[in-house]
Amino acid sequence: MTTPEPRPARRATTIADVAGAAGVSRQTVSNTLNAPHRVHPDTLARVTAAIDRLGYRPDQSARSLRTGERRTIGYLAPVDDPHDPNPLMAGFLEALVDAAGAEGHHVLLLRPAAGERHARAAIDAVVAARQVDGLILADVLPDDPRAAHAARLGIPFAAFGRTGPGLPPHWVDIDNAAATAEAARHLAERGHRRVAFVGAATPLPWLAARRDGFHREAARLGLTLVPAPADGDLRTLLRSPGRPTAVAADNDLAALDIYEAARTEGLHIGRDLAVTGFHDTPLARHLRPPLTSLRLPLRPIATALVTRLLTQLRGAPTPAEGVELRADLIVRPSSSHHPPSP
Amino acid sequence: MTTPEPRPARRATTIADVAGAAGVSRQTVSNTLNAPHRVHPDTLARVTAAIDRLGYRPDQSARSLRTGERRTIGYLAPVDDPHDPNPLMAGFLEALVDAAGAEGHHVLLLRPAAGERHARAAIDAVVAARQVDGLILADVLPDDPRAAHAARLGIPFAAFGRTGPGLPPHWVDIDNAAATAEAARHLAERGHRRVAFVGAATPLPWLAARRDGFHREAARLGLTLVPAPADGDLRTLLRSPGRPTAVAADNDLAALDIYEAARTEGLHIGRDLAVTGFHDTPLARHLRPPLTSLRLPLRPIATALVTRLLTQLRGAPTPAEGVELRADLIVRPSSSHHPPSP
DNA sequence: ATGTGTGATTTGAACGTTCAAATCGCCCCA
DNA sequence: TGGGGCGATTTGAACGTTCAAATCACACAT
Repeated sequence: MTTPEPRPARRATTIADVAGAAGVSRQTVSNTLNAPHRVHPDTLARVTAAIDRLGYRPDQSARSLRTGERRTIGYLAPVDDPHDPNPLMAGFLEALVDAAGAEGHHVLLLRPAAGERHARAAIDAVVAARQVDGLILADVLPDDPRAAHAARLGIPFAAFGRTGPGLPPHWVDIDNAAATAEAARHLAERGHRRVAFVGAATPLPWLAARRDGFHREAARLGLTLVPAPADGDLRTLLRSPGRPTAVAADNDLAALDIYEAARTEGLHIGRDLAVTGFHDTPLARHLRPPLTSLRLPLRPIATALVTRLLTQLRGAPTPAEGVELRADLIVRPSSSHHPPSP
Repeated sequence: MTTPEPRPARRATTIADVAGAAGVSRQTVSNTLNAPHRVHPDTLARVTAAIDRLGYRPDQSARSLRTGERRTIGYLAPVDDPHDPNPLMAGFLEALVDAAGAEGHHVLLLRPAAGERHARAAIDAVVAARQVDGLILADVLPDDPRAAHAARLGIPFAAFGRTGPGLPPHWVDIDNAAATAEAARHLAERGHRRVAFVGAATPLPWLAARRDGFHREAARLGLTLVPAPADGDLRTLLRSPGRPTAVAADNDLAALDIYEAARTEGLHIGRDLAVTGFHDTPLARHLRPPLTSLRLPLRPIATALVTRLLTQLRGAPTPAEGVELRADLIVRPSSSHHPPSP
């Protein structure tokens, strides 16, 4: 059984239709849209009226073919570990689409072929088919193969995550070290003297920066840094005689792990133990007590990335350095009490 | 200060370049790609070699202009409540891009203009500019204005979430009621006799279906349904004399709320109280004990949506009904023990 | 009256591809 | 020997737009 389609999608209106309706030539319609200062005010009004009446929009394919501009930027998603997806991906994408849209650009989603980490094929395909003006890369490493490939091809890109010395500095990132340093300061202000930092034991630079930032600031403040157990068992950390009164985590799920371990040990979060997270996911608000966490400024990041990319597209000189933004510490009850007196 | 661009992006190779290199005409190159059966095997080999050597890919803009095919589908994101984002958005998008890619299509992200729920302008713009062949809509309501608008314009679409009687049945969804019914059966099998269902008090059809499915199956199995307090206070639910020994939630974060309330009441999840969630987010694995949850088959959903859309694009007859898929119950320790004896 | 400058508008061409029709080469049969 | 038929290939046109150059209308100065 079949359903009839509402309409057979009649031929769309073209610039010629508008020109006919307004009694002018194609080019005048084109100018009305692209260079209004060149057309007489009266004509402008007449053509604009015709455009509105007919609902005309330039065919993007035709326009692209002629001008070379695609008005589309590709977003190359990182290859997520399905067990540990980037919790901010969705929010970042929304911000990115809005930021690009504000500049008249669309976002095309790209994915590396299955099992391929460097995504070379995906980049080649979309560049060769001339479907995007440039690329936005996320979760970029200093020597990221995607950035390297884009640079090699000479296609503009902007990276969320800083690029290393061998690559163009077209990056935007938050200052991860400063973020966790702020968490350390916050805990010190609340009176904590013995603190710990827990998180994934990976060499991912942004995670390493979070750890370093916390460690450095804690040392600067004269806090005692309790090392996290190598085996990742949080209960032994919380059980030790000189246990920390505050623990910072490199993401919200890791903070949840701390909550769980603390409960097992009979410690009351907020009263016996302060905790901070990272990312400020919805989880942070649902935990009891609600979790202090570091919120990433996703919209400013997206805007900065788009700006950086468009600068290249317009051939303007690009800054010699990347852009670094601050994360915001959202203080909630998990860390707002003072530590138990020893 | 400026950084030099690696390469000035030299002119890309066109079909004429390949034709020249292979000593044939444009059209033969085109046929090699689009209708290989029409070209002589020897020629085919020669042209293919030239294509590979020069790294030729047809310019998608030129091709679209000529054929009308964009090979791109638009994804119209739902307007998320920033406080309660769809936890599966990122995973679904990945699956969608892969499914579309397998059919030679790209995914273009669209967003309604700020403050606009029906997204009419966004659809109009992208359709008028002929940038997409069709639309994928997510979180679709029975009378969804986006689907209605797409149908009115006659542009193909496929909806994640079922459409109502007034709209074409181009939808794919999971059987929400069957999913929670399975959870109810699972709990009954474990020996639970008094159960409850908690979740958002919204009229969203998929949430209502989850509640109904659970309630109906519980009734059918002769279980006692403990009503959730109207004020949403889970502690009163767990404190009542005839308290449930098992609680199902309509999403994982709501399940977390149950964990929190249970701990406040001194109940041990898994031993004193069984809990199930929905969505199988990473949270489910991090909770202690790990949370039983319903996992959505995102890749099959994405594939079904793409199939449904491409069917319309090809002008083939479309089924009179939507497609309904099953969610998988992932059993974890939060619900695998038997209830306390009364 | 004639040229000159200028703003507004039009004309022809081109972007790179594929469609439709035309041409070519060759075998086969009357 | 002259078509007819057929597979392989080429040619011309067209998709809808914008660029570059040409034309037009008109005011102004000489």
